[in-house]
Amino acid sequence: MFDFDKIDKTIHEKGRLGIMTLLAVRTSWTFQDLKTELKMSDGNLITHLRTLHDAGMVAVTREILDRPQTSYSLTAKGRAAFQEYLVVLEQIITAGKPKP
Amino acid sequence: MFDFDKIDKTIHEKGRLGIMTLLAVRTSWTFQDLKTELKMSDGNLITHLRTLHDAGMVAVTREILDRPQTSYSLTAKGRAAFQEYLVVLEQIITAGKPKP
DNA sequence: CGCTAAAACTTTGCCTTGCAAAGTATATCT
DNA sequence: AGATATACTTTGCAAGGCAAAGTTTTAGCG
Repeated sequence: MFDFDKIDKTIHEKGRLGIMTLLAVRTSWTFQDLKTELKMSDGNLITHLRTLHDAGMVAVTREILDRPQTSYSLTAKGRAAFQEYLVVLEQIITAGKPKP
Repeated sequence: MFDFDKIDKTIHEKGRLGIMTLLAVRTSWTFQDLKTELKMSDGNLITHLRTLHDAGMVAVTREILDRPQTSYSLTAKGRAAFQEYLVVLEQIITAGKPKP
């Protein structure tokens, strides 16, 4: 009936879901902006980012401007995986909404 | 920008999300049906059900028919919590969908 | 050059959680 | 009584999240 198996655990975890959603909205985010938006500790955020990076979903861009500054964005794979994930969410919403 | 804090951890976990979704679709499910549908082990399923029950989201009905048979359904609180959860999912979908 | 400060990590350690496998209890049918 | 199915409980392990503190890298300033 539902493809719960399709739910990617890498994406589904609360913290990383936040990251993925933000990266889907805006193509590039700095570490600082993500941190502010998601209210995560440095260690927590970087760990999630690395998990996503290791999974091939997030690209890292190291730049040195005013200050050292690292940016993060979705890879093609990451974007595709997220879209897949959204499909399941849509199934859930369709199922969960009260019917008339 | 997003209410990620609103994501109820009790519901968000993969296994329990499955249970909640099924209970939202059909008002009552037996242990066996849930087990079959979600392909979970007894121990795993019962633990999640108890977690949801302890959180006041799921009601348990013990009946003895042909065989002993326990059924599960959403409480009002559970239904409300699930609807709240769906709100966040909708935000995520709206955000995540590719724009034209 | 040397100090300070900020960014971006890494490391540590704790604690929760999920999960499967095996065992127990209750009830039915023969 | 014995077999079988349901509905649990217990055990034990392994993975993962998280914060706090420490480390490295880079820039700005005197």
